[in-house]
Amino acid sequence: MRVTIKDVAKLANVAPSTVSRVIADSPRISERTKVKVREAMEQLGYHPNLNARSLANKSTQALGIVMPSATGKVLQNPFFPEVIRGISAKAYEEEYALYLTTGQTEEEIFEDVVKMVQGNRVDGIVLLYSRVDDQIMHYLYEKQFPFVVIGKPYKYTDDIHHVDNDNVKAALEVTDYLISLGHERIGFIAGTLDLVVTIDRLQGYERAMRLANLPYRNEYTIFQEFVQESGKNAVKKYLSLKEFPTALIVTDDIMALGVLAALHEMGIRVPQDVSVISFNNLMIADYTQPALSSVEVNIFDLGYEAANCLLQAIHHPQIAAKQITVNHEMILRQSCAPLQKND
Amino acid sequence: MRVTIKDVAKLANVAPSTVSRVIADSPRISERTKVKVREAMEQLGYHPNLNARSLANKSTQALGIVMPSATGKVLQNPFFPEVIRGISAKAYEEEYALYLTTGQTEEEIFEDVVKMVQGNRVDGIVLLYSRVDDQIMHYLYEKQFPFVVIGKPYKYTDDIHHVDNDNVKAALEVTDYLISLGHERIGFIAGTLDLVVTIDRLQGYERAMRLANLPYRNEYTIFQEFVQESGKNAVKKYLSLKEFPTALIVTDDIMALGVLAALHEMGIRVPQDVSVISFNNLMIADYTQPALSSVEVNIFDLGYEAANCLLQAIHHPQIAAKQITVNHEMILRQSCAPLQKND
DNA sequence: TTGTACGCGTTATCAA
DNA sequence: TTGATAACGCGTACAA
Repeated sequence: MRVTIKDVAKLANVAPSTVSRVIADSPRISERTKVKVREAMEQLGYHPNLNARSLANKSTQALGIVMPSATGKVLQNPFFPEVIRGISAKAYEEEYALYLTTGQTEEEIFEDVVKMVQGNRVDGIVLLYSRVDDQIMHYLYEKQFPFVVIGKPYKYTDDIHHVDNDNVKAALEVTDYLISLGHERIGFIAGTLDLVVTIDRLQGYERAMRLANLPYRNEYTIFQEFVQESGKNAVKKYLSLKEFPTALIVTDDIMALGVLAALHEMGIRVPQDVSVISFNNLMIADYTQPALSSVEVNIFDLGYEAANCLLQAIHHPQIAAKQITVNHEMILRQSCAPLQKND
Repeated sequence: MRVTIKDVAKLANVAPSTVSRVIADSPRISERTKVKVREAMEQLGYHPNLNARSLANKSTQALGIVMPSATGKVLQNPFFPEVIRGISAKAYEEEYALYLTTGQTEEEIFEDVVKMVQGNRVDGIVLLYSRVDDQIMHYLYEKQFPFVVIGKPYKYTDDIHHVDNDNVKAALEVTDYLISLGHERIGFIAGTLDLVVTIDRLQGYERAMRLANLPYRNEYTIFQEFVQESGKNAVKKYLSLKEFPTALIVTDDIMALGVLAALHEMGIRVPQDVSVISFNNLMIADYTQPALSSVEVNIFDLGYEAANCLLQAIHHPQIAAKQITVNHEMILRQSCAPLQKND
């Protein structure tokens, strides 16, 4: 049988409630009994039953993590382990555990979340993505359950805790940078349009083009999933156009990897023939050939800040929704070059 | 206030215990009351409190996942999300949730595990690595707590559930393959020596060399962490030798990425000057230049089988320790070539 | 400063 | 087939 608070109480010659107070380090217990009780705990190898505690407490000391529904290999993107590492770091500081959903489809994940929430498994939830009209976000919002979004909520933006980069600005800067190198035919390879991050970055790109009085061409914007194949596909589409872009903005390093591979295959040189710049600055960016210029978005910090924000929301339920912006920074490597005028 | 089993009972005009039986779909409850109770549950939006259930049940319907202590960027290796996806898939089938440790150092993680176990948070644990003399494994073993190791336990191998590839054989095959291409100076870039997987693969390599009557050179084996920098370092070390190897076996794709980058930088061509083959067949293997030959180890299956094994161990505590071997397969791409005799 | 008694929301045992 | 009632292990008023 497992050792309970009662066993400790018996051994220490005190009441169970006293033991409970010692665990909570209540100030109204004498040092002497504290020592006595702690010795008994030590001796018996006592550990509190967290379920019993949760039940009495109505608090679980656990956070739920919701990943996007994983169609295919999206989750192999190192983005996710890295955010989770950030969340983990903060959670550890405050002695919170982490809970993962196991569903694959959107519907399954939704059920997982409901179970987590209504089943009292977690005190709060981190959403690792922000999609347009997301059922799960909507549910949490309606339920007024503590949660934080990594990314920017599409609706009720000001009423929902969220942590994000300034993606509009980041995309604008990236585009400006390419323009400053002399590029005018700039392609934009984005994620799927249901993700808010896609919408934001696209907006930054468009704005920069407009400000520079460059034409916005519909056929230069391509929406794809965050996997390598997407990069390949995008390159193929560009090849079918009359004019291939001279520079490409890719919204994820993993996709960019596919782009580089496809270009290499076609004998299109980077950066001589086409410049490429992407987002996230994953570790691989340093190891592609040529090394990939990429926007550092501080993934770890996104996770850390999200957890931080969520914990505050849990401790102070009435707090106003926070919007935290994590810094970004262009990391320039070898994949971009001034436009070569060779006509 | 949350809606409990009592509220449902009241609305349905039955006793709480009856509601409980309906939830468990007990066969000794009339269809009529079942329907009645279910309607009440529906109407009130009832969801069971999982903590209360766990308390009464002594079962949590949750599995714990223990990752290796993350010094630096090791966890950015897509290996981890992929195993977890496998575990997730099986866990979902049996309606188990997943718990993550949040500690960073080995000591912290150990505490996490103790808390998980003694705190009754999980019914079993998956260890995502196998290290020599691992404190956590030792603890679980002593405690007789249900757990499964992904990898091969160093001690008590036959007494511990584990899921692994046949790494000795895999490394032997890889080495044989290179030998068959005419290579004799074959370098081996391994993980750290405290990991059992390193020991096994090294053994396969050595055996193949011996069987082929090729000399085993100490300076050709390099131990490193599973990150890209390691690949770079390894190449540097080889360069300091009198004879650079003509082929390299790398025990992880991420390290191989670093190797390829370093070789490229040095102007050493792959596969003309040196052949490279590695392990894990991550998605990136397809997108390096040249595309990387790699051993598919079926990471997803490792996770899936581990969860499967663990769940059986949980349901049948007295079952004998299982050892499951997951298939591997060499995937040949462009990074290996016959030895060029150019002297 | 400490002990008593009850509640947290379930499941399980024993009657009916 | 169903209903009381007692656990499960802990926290916390309230009392002492």
